[in-house]
Amino acid sequence: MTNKRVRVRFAPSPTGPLHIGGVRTALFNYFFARQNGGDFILRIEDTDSQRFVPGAEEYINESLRWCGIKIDEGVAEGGKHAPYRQSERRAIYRQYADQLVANGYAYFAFDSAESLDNLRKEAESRGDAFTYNFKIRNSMETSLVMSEQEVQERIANGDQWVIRFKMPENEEIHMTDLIRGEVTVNTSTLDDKVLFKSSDLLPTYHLANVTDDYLMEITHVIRGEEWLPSLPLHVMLYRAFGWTESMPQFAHLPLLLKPTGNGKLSKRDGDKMGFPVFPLLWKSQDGETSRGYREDGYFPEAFVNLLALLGWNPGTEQEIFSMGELIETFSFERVNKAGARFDPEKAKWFNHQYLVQKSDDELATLFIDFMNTKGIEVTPQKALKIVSFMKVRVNFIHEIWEKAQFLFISPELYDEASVKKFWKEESPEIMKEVVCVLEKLETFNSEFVEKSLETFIAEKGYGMGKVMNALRLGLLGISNGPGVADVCEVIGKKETIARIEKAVASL
RNA sequence: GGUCGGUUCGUCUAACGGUUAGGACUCAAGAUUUUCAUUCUUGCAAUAGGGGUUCGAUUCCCCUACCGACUACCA
Repeated sequence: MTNKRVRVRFAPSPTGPLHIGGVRTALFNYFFARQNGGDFILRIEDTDSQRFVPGAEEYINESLRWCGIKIDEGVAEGGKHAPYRQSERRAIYRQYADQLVANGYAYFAFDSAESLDNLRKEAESRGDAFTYNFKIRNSMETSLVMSEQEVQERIANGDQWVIRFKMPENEEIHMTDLIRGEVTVNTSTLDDKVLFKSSDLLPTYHLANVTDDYLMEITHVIRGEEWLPSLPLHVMLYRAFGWTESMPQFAHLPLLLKPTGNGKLSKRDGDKMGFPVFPLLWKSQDGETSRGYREDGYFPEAFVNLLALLGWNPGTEQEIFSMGELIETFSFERVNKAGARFDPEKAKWFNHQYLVQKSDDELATLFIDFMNTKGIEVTPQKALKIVSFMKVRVNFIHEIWEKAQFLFISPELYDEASVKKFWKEESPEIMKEVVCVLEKLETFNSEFVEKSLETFIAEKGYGMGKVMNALRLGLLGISNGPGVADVCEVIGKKETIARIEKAVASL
């Protein structure tokens, strides 16, 4: 191993909202960087001028911030290798592309998009795949078969050109992946990839990626498995540039798969199956919105935790990890090779774990904030009481409201099945007695209410269920929910009695 | 089609030649409980198939099947 300072980069393209697979890649990069006291760099790969989406870069930044990822170098943070946006580095790439041509590792190609398209279709109709490689490159319109003068003339004429990598024939490339081990590919199966295009004077991903990783002194490239097929090209580029000594180590992460069915997790799955695939809410320009984990009520710690355990595990039975613990425990050896199906149910469970762990004070504050967005005022004491008995039965703060609306709204209707089951002939009389008992209480909290009701039931010889179930029905209109005494405390003495009387009158 | 990668309960995964194949999510049952929930207990449920190697394969090798990625002047 080298003793170089560890430097990793997360390099998304701003073509839309970052999806959770991307967030996980960023996370793994971050764990590794922090574990080794290294740097985490955010580089924006916007070399595709066609697919640029306004707002996407801000979205990426905001997402990483929400997750608790601190960027050491990036567009906003700056750094010694600025700029960190590839579109602002175009001057750099051209010289490296030219260097490759000068050294015979690449060449100019003037083929038109149409002619390539035709060749592709032709090959297809024969049942073949069209590969731009050693077999055909000499029959194409390239600098390989033209004089230097002709090449310069065509360029000067404004002919469109690209620079292609001259992939050698029949060479075994041996590569090491931190997760997959040794991978070998024969160069004859590869093609002459475009490295630079005259249309926008920008490099393609491969050239930009390799030169920037080199210039930014990246030591570890941690990215999604979809990049594994282009690893040989990247290795060849490092060789062609003479940078093998400083070539980074590679780790290709397994993909995130759909919860059910085939294929990798995609944008559409979220809406279709009712869970977010993006960290934050996203509004596209045509007005479509995609939900986000943040807006759905996930805690960032829970979100980070659940993503970390997709494709990685500590080898112990621990499942709940703080960011600090993840940084400490993460290792490539324990990253899985196979893709991981995303399970929305388990995601909720993670959030529940964090919710239950939080103090009632913290939850009360969050609940008050949430209720304020609904335009409902809740006192701190009331909020504290509510979260204390509701937290074990919900996964999200907003669920407390959804499941406990009756604490704020007096029931208008009484659930029919419950009435049939619990509201007996003698119930009205018993309820009137309960009102008498409760009216005498000076301190109206759940403890006293419970105690006095128990005493009352014992003295009268009524069954616990008989009284309590009818009482709950009267108070809430339904037969399930939190403890009767808790409900009484939250809605208060006056409201409790009013609700009982209303039930007696209307049932 | 080609290249590369992968394959343990429905899902996330543990077991890096010897275990009754373990845990978690989900689901089901029971106990506790004034309901619901919590909690506790229990249960359901897996090594893709076939060949090797070996005293012994989830684990190593090969083949098949299946899954995935890539196969753009996109990343």
